[in-house]
Amino acid sequence: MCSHEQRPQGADMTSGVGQTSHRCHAGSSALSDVKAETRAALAAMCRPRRLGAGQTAIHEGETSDYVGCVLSGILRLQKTLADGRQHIVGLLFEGDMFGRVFDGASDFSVEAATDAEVCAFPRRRFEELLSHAPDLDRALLMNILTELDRARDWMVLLSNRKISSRLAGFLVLLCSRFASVDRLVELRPDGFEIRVPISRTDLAHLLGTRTESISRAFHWLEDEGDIEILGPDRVLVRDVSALASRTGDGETDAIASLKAVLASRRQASG
Amino acid sequence: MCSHEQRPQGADMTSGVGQTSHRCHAGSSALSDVKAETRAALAAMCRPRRLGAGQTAIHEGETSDYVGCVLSGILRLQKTLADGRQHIVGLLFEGDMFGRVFDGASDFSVEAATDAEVCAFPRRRFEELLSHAPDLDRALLMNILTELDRARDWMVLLSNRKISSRLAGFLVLLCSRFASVDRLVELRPDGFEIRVPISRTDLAHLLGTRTESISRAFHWLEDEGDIEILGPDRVLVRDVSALASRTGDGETDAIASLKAVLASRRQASG
DNA sequence: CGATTTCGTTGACAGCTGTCAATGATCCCT
DNA sequence: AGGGATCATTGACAGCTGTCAACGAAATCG
Repeated sequence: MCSHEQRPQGADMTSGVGQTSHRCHAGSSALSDVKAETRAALAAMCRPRRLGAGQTAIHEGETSDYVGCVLSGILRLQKTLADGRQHIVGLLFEGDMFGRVFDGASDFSVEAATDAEVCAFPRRRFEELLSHAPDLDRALLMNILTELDRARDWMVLLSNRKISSRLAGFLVLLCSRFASVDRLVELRPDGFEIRVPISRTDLAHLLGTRTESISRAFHWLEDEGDIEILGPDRVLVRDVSALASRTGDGETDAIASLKAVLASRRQASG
Repeated sequence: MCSHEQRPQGADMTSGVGQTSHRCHAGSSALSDVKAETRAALAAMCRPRRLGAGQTAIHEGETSDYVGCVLSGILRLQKTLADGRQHIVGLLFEGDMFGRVFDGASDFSVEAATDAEVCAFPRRRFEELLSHAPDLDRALLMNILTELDRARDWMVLLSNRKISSRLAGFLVLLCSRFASVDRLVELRPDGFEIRVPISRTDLAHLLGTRTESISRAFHWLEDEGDIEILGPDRVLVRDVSALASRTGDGETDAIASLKAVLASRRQASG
């Protein structure tokens, strides 16, 4: 029920709900820690929705009637300034939640950066469930704390003046998020290949610059030997450590664990 | 108990706790909505602490043993990069909370930007109380949501390339936070005076630049007629709207309500 | 009161980015 | 396959900031 995708004919509601529950909490979802009972309640109130690239899920300044969870694709959290400039303050990947509970309108709009599927929970019913399910309440709190940390890490990244440093940081972040999912990172003898899932324009709005500078930063990193540009959305990462060092934050624990994950995957695949 | 300040002789524990409770929730505190009963429990576990300017409350990467609430002064939330650069991701004012509940270490350190007093709640006992006091849990959730919004608004502010635009945004933000507190904003015939509560160095780290650029930005805004520099930490704001328009976000609701507050205060004082 | 240190300010110059303009590449639709 | 639209890239130039250096002001300490 949580997805508009075709299901085998004859699937009854129960199996439908089970599938929803599974999909809503796949991977590193914010809701993966809640009890089965709570998950069932969530699945029951879940309204599936498919968004085309560019479509708006929540309008800026509007009080949304639902809370959402990303099933597939990428959403962007953004603000349009009075002078027409746009700025993206965050990306939402599979398993991320969005929308606000209890209080009013969000100052940011949520739009699909790619074709996407989301799971929509009616806000009132979600809040009702929150009051009776401490595990969900706890999970939501942890989720928001994580978001807050990510936002602050992102600020530090944006404090880099050179655009190539910001781009390097973004690529490292992409690697960290994608490393554990097979289909998103392809190992190669001379590094590993990732997909840059958003357009140059979105990348520019995300990194606080323009597409021209994004282009220059990509090719500068290629000249330095850190990456190789395989296509507009395909990048071969040759040296993660080098990329990380360009952000000024050097070899962190996150980088170390990323390299460990990739090494173990490389070993597993021969 | 929550403050080291002198109390009238003979005050017993009860009045002490009452005072603590009062001080911890003064102004627009994050905890102002919790029940009296919960407030009493908080007051009972409160450990007062006084911090000198520059002193560290929570070290980067360290799991803190307590959750804190600012009583007076200003704390900065910051990160030191491997290359030595420092970046401030947020300021904590009176009534703001800091420290993490439930999960591990914070990647940011919390330091006193000015002399400050904080209220420290032992983390375990605070978490225990959270589980039994839904009102506190709710208040904390709302508080963190507010912090998340502030962080994202701050990101938008930092997307301004001109330092003078960022500084203008910061001054407007200061006005918004201080407007309702008499001692922090002094009305004058040609505008209103505010105190810039942190040094040029901190301002530079906060706005992602250097002290020289901060200085230039201040004097540029003065040349434009938006402000007048009365002293290193005293600024006369002549035209809030002009300042706001320089951030690219124009005349928002926040600006309108700020002007309304100042107008009513001006009327009240004659 | 004077010396020292810290802080804020100002100037000169190099480096990077924003802007404008033009070109090349790719995708989509017919 | 052709044509149009969108996207990515590259070049030239101006503007702003970072850096280095020097100066002035204010606070601190003896």
